[in-house]
Amino acid sequence: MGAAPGLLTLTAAPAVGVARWATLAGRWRERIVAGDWPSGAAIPPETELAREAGVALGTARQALSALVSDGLLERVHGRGTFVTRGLAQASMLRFFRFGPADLPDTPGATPVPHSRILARRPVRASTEQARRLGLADGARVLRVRRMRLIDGRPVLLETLWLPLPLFEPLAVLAPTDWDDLLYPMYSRRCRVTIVRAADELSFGALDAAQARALGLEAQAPAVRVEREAFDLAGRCVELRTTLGDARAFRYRAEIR
Amino acid sequence: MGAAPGLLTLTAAPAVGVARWATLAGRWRERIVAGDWPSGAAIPPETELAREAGVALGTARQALSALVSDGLLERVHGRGTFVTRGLAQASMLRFFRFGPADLPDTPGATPVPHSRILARRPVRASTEQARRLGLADGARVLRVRRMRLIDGRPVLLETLWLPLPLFEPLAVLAPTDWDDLLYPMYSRRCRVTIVRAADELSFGALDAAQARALGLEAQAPAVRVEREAFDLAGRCVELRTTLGDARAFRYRAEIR
DNA sequence: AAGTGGTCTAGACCACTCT
DNA sequence: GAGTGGTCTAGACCACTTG
Repeated sequence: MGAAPGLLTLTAAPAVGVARWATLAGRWRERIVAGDWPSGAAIPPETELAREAGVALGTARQALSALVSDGLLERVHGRGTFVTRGLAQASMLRFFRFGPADLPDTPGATPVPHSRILARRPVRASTEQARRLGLADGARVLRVRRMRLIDGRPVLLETLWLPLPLFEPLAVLAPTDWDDLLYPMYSRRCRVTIVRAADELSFGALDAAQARALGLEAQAPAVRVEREAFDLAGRCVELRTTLGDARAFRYRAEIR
Repeated sequence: MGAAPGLLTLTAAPAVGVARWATLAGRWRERIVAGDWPSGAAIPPETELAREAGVALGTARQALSALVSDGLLERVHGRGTFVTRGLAQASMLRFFRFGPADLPDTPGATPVPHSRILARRPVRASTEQARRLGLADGARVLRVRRMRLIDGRPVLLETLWLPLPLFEPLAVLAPTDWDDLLYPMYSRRCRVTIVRAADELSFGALDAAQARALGLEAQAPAVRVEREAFDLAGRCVELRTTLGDARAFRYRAEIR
């Protein structure tokens, strides 16, 4: 049923009820996920893609647009279409304003805080963590604790959980060799591209040790950020919990 | 220079350096803002718009798409294209989870909290407020204080400032006649459509009176939400400050 | 000048909604 | 079945970037 309508089914998709551009987008998404089109590189020009796929230019463009709005591709007028290098500035400083009472949002002006790795070792994922990472119960993950500092002053405490076959290179990396920005480091050392993240914010209080580490009084009010970060394939590949002084918390949310 | 290239300049736009679809989008935006195409109503079909404007169908569709992503229009396959009725669910409950330890996000399931107007009277806008509302210094605004309750329990305290010629109908409305949802009420009583809002979140502590009103201990930790809301024309027409128990605070932010 | 993405045309046909 | 938006075609030309 739904047999080949013509001579060749090599080019366009036979899928029923699915727009041709959606089928194309899916096919090209696979090539990106597989690394066939590597991160940061240009993909073939629109005209060539359209010709290869046997569709009109407009149809190919619609497929590309879908991948752009999914954050997998970036178009640059006159230069080409590129596979995303992933998030660079998903900084937790989106949620906090440290330093001398900042002026209104000036991203880019804010310096990247220094990172100090406190501990990192393989552990068993909890049931909940395994579920969120899409792993088997009790799977091995790398647990990382780090502190983030601005001008030498501790401002954030973080704990991360990273699936372990995937992030093996980091399990053996000396704490002093870790970069301040993790996502570009994931990309370089583990071939993991972070495309999307979801942050869940809540309020709590610091315990004695946490407060001491951040130079605050015990029971100081704190904001907790629980992050899930996703790769090109849409898999959750990082869990992270960040703690910071609630009095430095400031965040702008747009509706619509 | 750059004079009319043909016989008639009645239809397409002569603007240089601006895409034709952008010009059309601007023209149609004006009709929406002016109320020429009223809120909630269907606009003429694409084919008619394209014919009127003297452009190809694809060009008209691109202009409409721009207005859709700006939140001014909504398309419904098979039915038509409609001017937005504005935000209905910009509820502050996006930021708080009250009641019996809610399950993961189930919007729509959360009930609309009841609204009790505590006070409303015309005042002079502060310099800062006037600036943000785009008004002259010391302009008249309606200041409204209200409490929001869930199952009769006070959970949020709000203060609003509304520009006064515009919101005059509310200045004389009996406190008991106010609706629980403000934005549909703005639309009905003042012909103001709220399309977009920006919320600035920060952390603080409740003073004695505020804590008493919310049934919390003095100095209880609080989250403060400072909102600016915008109408179809992109003008800021509402300032609002909301206070709630920080321990009920929970918010999910997506990156990219 | 060559190569890329962006805009635009003038059609055709399909999918959905309502009466 | 009539009317709407959604998809698709096969071209053309424009705007931007780079050698």
